[in-house]
Amino acid sequence: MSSGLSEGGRTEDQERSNSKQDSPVIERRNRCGIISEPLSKSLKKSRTLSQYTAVSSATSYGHKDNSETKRHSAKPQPPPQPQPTVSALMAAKLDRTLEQVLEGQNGLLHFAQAAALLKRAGMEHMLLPGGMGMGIGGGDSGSGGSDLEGTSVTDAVGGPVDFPYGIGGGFPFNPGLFIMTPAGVFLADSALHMAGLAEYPAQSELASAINSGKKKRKRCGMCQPCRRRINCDQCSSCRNRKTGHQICKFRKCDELKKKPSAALEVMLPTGAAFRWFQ
DNA sequence: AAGAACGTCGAC
DNA sequence: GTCGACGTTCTT
Repeated sequence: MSSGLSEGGRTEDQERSNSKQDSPVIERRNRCGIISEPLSKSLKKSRTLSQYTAVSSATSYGHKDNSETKRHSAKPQPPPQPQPTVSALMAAKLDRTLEQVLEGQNGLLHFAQAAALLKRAGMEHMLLPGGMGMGIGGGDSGSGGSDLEGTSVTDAVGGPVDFPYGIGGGFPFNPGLFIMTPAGVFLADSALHMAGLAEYPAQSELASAINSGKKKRKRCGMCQPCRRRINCDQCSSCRNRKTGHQICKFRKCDELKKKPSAALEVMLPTGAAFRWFQ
């Protein structure tokens, strides 16, 4: 829940302020403003990485993970009856609609259609007010804003440059819900879960298309790890930075942790490559 | 399977 | 050219 997130954020903040008080450790920043600082307490006591991401998805996306339910209940709860919620019903409709779309588009979900479908699924929370605003991060900032480490959403996402959707040319959706690949723009599986499309069969077919692109994927910039701006300096990635060439484990993008197969392609109408980060 | 090391790409 | 970071391969 949000309490978990705020707790994590508060712990970090407290940790930082404590460290400033207790020791004259000069905070090290790289040229991107990433702080390389030990997070001893938060690392020892804080959530595990999986917990971290679970809380992240639950709060940032309004999506409640099953694992969280498990954590909260010592006894095995009765199997989670899938409530026929409005969103579930919408997802069912959406599935049919999407199928029709995909049939006509050779398996590729046109971005504009994906946008329309997501809207129709009642997923306004995926929209960013003003086209490119503080939608997700703003709602989050009250409880988990401290985790932002001073990063604004626009900061993380970049400008609404060459994308034709949204007010003022801004991109109206949370960029973290999409994956950019050389093969096109893909709908991240987090978005698919939200839309009830996670098991959509076209994914497997699209996997090859994604994998055919050898270009590096980029961090989504929206997930909790992406928004973190502090290197823990304690994980193996931090310790072995010189040889490992890996980002801090706590800053590793959730989407990049997943295999690049769980996504549904959304082609831009122009066919041009759209980049979140300019 | 997980972690470490290396090669390489991309931004600056 | 340097540095951060992703992808792949190797090691444990």
